[in-house]
Amino acid sequence: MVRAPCCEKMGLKKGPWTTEEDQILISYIQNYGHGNWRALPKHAGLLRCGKSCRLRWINYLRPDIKRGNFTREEEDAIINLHEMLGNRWSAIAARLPGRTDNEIKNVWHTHLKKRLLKHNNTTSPTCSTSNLTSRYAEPGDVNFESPTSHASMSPQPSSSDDFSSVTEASAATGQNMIKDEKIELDATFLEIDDSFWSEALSADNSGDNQLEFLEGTNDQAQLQLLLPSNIDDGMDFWYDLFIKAGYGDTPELPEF
DNA sequence: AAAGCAACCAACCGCTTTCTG
DNA sequence: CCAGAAAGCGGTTGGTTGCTT
Repeated sequence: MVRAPCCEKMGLKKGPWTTEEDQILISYIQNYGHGNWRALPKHAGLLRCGKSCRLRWINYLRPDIKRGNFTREEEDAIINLHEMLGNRWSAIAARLPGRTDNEIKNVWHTHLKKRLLKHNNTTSPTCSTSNLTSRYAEPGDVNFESPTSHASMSPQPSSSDDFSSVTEASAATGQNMIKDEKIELDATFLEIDDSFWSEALSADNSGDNQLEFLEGTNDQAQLQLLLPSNIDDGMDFWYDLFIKAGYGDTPELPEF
């Protein structure tokens, strides 16, 4: 099958959007929604391809977009989430309300990657990335320490270049790397409410995930996950569950 | 003042995934 | 189940801005 490029049609405009185009797009979507992106520009009277309209809306015009610089907390969350999810920018963005995947990707490439490399240069070669993210995690953060950081499944970098290559490789193969691994979430005791356990039990009954107590009670527990082979959905499930449980609230954090 | 450079970010490209008939 | 269309996604590019020399 040969697919025509989306902007192949002559006469379709490319490049930066004007405020007039923005207004047309905003008012059209406010009135009619965006059920069909490809048809939208034609109906709205825009000389753009649907793809361009969609991108403009998602990355810039949506009313729930949070403009302005990223806070330290948001940057920390990105670092932690990237360690866990790799370059899955949309998955990271889904956990940072008001931020887009494009924005997060840009921040990562322009700021955070350098910050990590710089950090790595100033610490010992055996310093793990989990230690690094622990430093950034603070009470109240939306982030939490990645399960993968406890699993000792990736080689530790010995230089900044090595670190870069390791993180890139982890991003590419991250899901495979943690399949069928037993992971201890041992950073802290979780404070857990009833809804957590009902959802966890529900997942367990389905046979997709397994959760074991290591220590603790029903409302404060140290947990161990036995991750399934088909981990893609499972990780998101557990991730959301742990966020709800406030797993990021680590009262005592290492300093360096 | 101007040239060079780096940083930033909006937008594009092309591949993959999902949806639909 | 299959093919084509549409949407989603991540990588990359190129224009703009601001800083340095």
